[in-house]
Amino acid sequence: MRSAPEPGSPQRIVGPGFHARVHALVATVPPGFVTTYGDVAKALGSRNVARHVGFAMAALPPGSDVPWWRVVAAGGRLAMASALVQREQGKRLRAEGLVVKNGRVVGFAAMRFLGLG
DNA sequence: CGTATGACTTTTA
DNA sequence: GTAAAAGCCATAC
Repeated sequence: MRSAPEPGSPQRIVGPGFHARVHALVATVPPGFVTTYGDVAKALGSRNVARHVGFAMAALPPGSDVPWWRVVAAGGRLAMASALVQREQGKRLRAEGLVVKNGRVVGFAAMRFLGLG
């Protein structure tokens, strides 16, 4: 549990940084579900910050509690990360019961996590 | 404080 | 179906 934010805060900001909010939102994605950078960015206020969502993911340390693999690009496609990361992500997604084919999540729309906004 | 960068999205051709 | 360009904004140096 995070400390209760002040009622005057516009949103539940867990940290002073932008990354903290991204990590918090990604951490709210339940297993078996995925979300997109744009959705997270939109939930943060603007869709244009989608790049920063990925930036925040890249800044995630190994062993982080943030399920970065549940975050995919628009259309359920894997992000432009290193091919190694893409493969790792697809592997992890499959472990969650999802189906990744040709760098895309099959039935992505049906398992896309709604609740960020 | 200014410059450079980047795991994106969307539109247009 | 693919290709290219513009938009946008936080973090790092």
